[in-house]
Parts: sequence; structure tokens; C-alpha cells
Amino acid sequence: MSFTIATWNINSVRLREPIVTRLMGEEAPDILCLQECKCLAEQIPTEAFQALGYRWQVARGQKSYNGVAILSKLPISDAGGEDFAGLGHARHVAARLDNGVTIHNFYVPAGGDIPDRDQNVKFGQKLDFLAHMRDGFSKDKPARAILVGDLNIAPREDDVWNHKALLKIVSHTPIEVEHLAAAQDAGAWVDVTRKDIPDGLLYSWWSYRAPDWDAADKGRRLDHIWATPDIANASHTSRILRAARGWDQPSDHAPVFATFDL
DNA sequence: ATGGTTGAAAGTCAA
Repeated sequence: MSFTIATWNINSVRLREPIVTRLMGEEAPDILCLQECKCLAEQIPTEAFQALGYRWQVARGQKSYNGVAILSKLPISDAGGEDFAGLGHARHVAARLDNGVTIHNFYVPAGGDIPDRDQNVKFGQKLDFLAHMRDGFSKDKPARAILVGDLNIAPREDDVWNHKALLKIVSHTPIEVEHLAAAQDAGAWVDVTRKDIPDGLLYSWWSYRAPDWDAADKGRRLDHIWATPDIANASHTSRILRAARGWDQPSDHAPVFATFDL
């Protein structure tokens, strides 16, 4: 069995329905994981997605903020959603495929502007969320699992347009990178995107605030696909669909893809 | 050091 999975921070699934269906039509990933749906789960335009073959949906939502959904052409069952730092936010949901593979879809808190938990509660919540992920993976070692999502951290020097300039910018500070690495190590997660594309600059997000995002190209790789070691070597053909950042009324994130032969 | 844009939702908060 072979399937392609994609992850995309959609920044309002209702406003972005036209480009979600465009992605479904043009790229047709078997499984599409969305973050920042920004609505209740029952407000997701499920019928439009079902009409394109995405018959299964597992989601967690809340009014106005956050919200995660797994849309699938393959049968999936709800495998729960956890409130990792006790924030009461819809930032995680899991689903299980018939072959026993578990898919985790995460939206890690962005963390505000000041990278100091004493001055900025949201930064502390981001670190706490990552610490809870680490503790969860330590306690329950994941197996036959894929983790995707907007992790809101660009861990490598070549995951940002200017490493030195971003060392004090939330998303690329050393303490965030350390916390992300601890969560990754606790589950022995393999960074599938970087396994397939080991070298070179790689971005999945470009700010709305840059006047010409494409020419300026001040991007960051905030969106990730990980897999446990028992299935990581079944993955291939990772890519980031940069073109989607230029579609009409775009999200500020581009979708990230990987294919698994299992 | 600052401001720049977008979305939800109706004044701001979050990103």
C-alpha cells in the first residue's frame, strides 16, 4: 500500500475552501492534515471535501482560533486529541489507518513575539507544550506513527533565510530548537522532509507582511513531517508546494508532502 | 527600533 500525506496550515478552512479543494483536485494527497482551521469542527466544509473523495474526517475545533483536521480518502478512525499543555486549545488530533499506522496532527503554539517566558506568557506556553510532547512520547513510545503539522519552529540553519538574524526571533531561538529536539528524540522521530531533502534552503512559510514574498524569499521551514524509525525508511518523494503560497487568497504556509510505501 | 499583513469577529487578539 502506498499513500501520500500532506500537511498545511490553512489559516481559516472556511475562507480557504477554494484553495483546499484546488489542492485536492490538483495534487490529490490521500491524507490532508490541516491546522488553524479557526472554527468549530462542525463548521468545516466537510461536504465539499467529501465530494472530492475525502470521505473521512477526524477533527478538533474551537471558535476563532486553532483547530486541526485530518481529511482522508482512505478509511481512518479517531485516535483522540490531547491538550498538551492544558491550554484548552484544539492543537492536536490523531487518526488511525486500517494498517495500524497512527497519524498525529499538531499545531504547536506560535509563542508570541518576545522569546522570554518571564516577559511573555505565550512563549512559556510554547515551551511547555513541547515539554509535554516530549513527556508523552517518552511515556508511550510511538510506533508505526507519522507526526505532521505546523510546529512553529525552524530547527536548522538552512530552514531560515538568515540564521544569524533569526537567532533571537521566536521560531528559531536555541531554546525552542532544543525543546523541539527533545520532543523529537523522545519519540525517536525521523525528520522525513530532511531525510529526503538533506541539503539546501527549505521553507514552508513566508510572512504576509513582506511586500513581495516570492522575490524577498524570507522564509522559514515551520511545517514538518516526521515518522517513527520502523516506517521512516518507507517514505520518499518529500516536497513543499511553494506555488500554493502564490494562489489566490493564499495561506501564509505552503503544504508539505511525503509518500509512504507500507 | 519599527512596521509591515491577515483572519475572526465586531474591539481587539493572535499569528
